[in-house]
Amino acid sequence: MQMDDRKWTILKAIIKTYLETGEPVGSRTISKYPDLNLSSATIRNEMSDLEEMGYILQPHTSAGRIPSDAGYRLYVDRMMEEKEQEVTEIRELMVQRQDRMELLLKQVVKFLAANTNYATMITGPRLHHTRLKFIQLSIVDDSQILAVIVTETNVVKNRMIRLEHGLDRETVLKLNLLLNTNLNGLTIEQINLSTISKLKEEAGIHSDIVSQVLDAVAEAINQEEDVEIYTSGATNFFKYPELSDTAKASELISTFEEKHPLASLMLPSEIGEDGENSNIQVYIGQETPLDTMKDCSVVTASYDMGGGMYGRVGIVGPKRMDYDKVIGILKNLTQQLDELYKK
Amino acid sequence: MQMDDRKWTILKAIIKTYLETGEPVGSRTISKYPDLNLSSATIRNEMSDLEEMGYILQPHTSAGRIPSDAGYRLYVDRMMEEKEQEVTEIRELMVQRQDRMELLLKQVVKFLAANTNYATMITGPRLHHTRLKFIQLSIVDDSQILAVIVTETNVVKNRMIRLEHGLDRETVLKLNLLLNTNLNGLTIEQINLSTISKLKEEAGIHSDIVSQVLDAVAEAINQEEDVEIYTSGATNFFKYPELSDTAKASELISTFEEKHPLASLMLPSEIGEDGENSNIQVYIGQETPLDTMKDCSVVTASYDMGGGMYGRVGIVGPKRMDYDKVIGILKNLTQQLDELYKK
DNA sequence: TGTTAGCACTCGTCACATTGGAGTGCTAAC
DNA sequence: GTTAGCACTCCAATGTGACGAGTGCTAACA
Repeated sequence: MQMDDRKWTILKAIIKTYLETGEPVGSRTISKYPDLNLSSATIRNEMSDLEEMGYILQPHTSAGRIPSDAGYRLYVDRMMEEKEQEVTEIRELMVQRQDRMELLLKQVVKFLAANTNYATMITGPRLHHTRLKFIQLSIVDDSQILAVIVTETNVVKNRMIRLEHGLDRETVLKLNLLLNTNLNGLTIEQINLSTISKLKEEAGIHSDIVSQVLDAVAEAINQEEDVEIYTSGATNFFKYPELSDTAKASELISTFEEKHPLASLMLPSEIGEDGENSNIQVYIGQETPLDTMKDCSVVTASYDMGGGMYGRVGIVGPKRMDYDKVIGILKNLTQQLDELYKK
Repeated sequence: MQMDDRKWTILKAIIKTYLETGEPVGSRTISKYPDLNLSSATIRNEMSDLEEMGYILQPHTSAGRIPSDAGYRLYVDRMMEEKEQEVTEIRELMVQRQDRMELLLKQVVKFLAANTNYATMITGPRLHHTRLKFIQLSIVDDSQILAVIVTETNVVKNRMIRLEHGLDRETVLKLNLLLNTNLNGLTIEQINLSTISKLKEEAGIHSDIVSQVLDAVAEAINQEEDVEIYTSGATNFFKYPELSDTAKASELISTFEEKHPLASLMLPSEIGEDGENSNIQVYIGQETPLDTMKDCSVVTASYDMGGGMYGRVGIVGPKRMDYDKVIGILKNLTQQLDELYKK
């Protein structure tokens, strides 16, 4: 069977009306569609074909049709080819308080959730390939030293280091100098065991305590592996009857509360084959890696703020999601994020 | 009408069975209760009295009785008098990673949620009355200075300060000395406008830039007003049919997602009149300050880790909550928290 | 050959009546 | 004061039938 132009128009019409209403759509409804000028009977024949081809299906014998996963997939794929998204302005949002990454990300997901009526999520930026700007050790008290680490992108991390014996001011000063002359400008990955052991040699004196401190610093630098995930709008699931029965809603919202499982939806994007659009990833129904979301669709996009700070942002909603709008918004948002730190 | 001993036993029996089943309880059920040896007819008479007194009510004419808010209230009040809670061990939980407050709190709410099957929340400790341990300014680049502030309780805060003109090393060193000699040992409240303006005078030179820096530091110190709230187990609401219809569940879970509204449930405890127990606060049904929770009960308890770090932890569940157990666990938990930092 | 009108058929939904049982209140007897 | 018995109430579960939306098929039409 061939997918001709008329079938495609009908399929689009079915999907669009289903997106709006959430209810199976019948042949008569489609026959009223302006672009088409066919009787319901003809539509029925075409629908029958489309069903055979696997793009739509019937919940029960005498109901209308709803799109299948394959139908959505076709729709989304053609959509992304056709569309080159116009850029609307979301920037005002960004301007407030750039200084604290966490707040920014929370604002972003909240904004997204409010504007799409779906559940949203974002991963904090990974710090790979980020260079160190400086490190500062300070004496807190007899048994504790505070390490403050600042990256090129102004992300600040603290680490309290407990020691059995205190260190005197001089040693700390020396260590600061040592750390800064040797590590500044290096990326996180470049600071590994061998770098550290070289430092240890160079330090020489007090080698036991010093190496304790250095180990702690190295650990703090590399610790960033557990990426934070921020979410918002989990209760939006209730807006879609097909997801809001107790069992499903409970599972979905739990997943959003736990946050960790979401990581599997937000893996670093696959290698972009065709440049531009490849950073948008769409999972439809069964395609999603999370079992809880087999009745949902997931759209994610990656952002890259430069300086090695990159992450993913995404939304989760019913399969009858307004893909068009969602993809548009995500593209736009990531573009804004990309430019944010380049200024 | 007098509340005699038999009425009290019957009321307790009604509440307990209702807590378990969630369904109106009839006279026959109660008549089987081991402590009582009465026929269902007698129970009915007593129930009729209890209803007149306002402690129980009938959802409809031919249904069993359920406890009213007043009934729960009486139950809880007597409960808290009677009970002196035995201390079970939750401590292992605490031992892992004390160093990061945030992780600890997240663990605590998760633990609570898992053990009670209710939704749980905790406020991060306020920093009032906490003394400063030290402040460290560092030059990040031409236009930025990083302020690191450490409190007596080892809570660390960073603040990036942007300036139009850079500062030279010497000035920063002087400022560090100035800040540390004047502010160390003071509590957060003691550092107010007048303290700062005194500092500004003392600094003298460069007064415009210096005052910018000082203002930023003061702001960072006092900024702690927006207390973080951590939550867990919001989806536990689904476990109770009376809360899991779409509208109610959606509202409740939204409230838990937003977090801010919960603050009104976690206000600093009222002045303890009778010492020991007064830190437990129970809201039943309409009593709670949040409208969304008028079908719930809320139990909160305060913890005080010493050094001015205190906060509240609480749980939210259906009115038929296992008050006995919950109060026990909360008492125990807060006791553990109280002792945690005293070691 | 493609399109359309018509018709019988399917099946879920809604309104309504029916029934069973749990629970009550009241009364009379112990 | 306690209890057994009985009539009564009302919810919840179940069944029934009408309705309507939607289909597939067939036959007629352009």
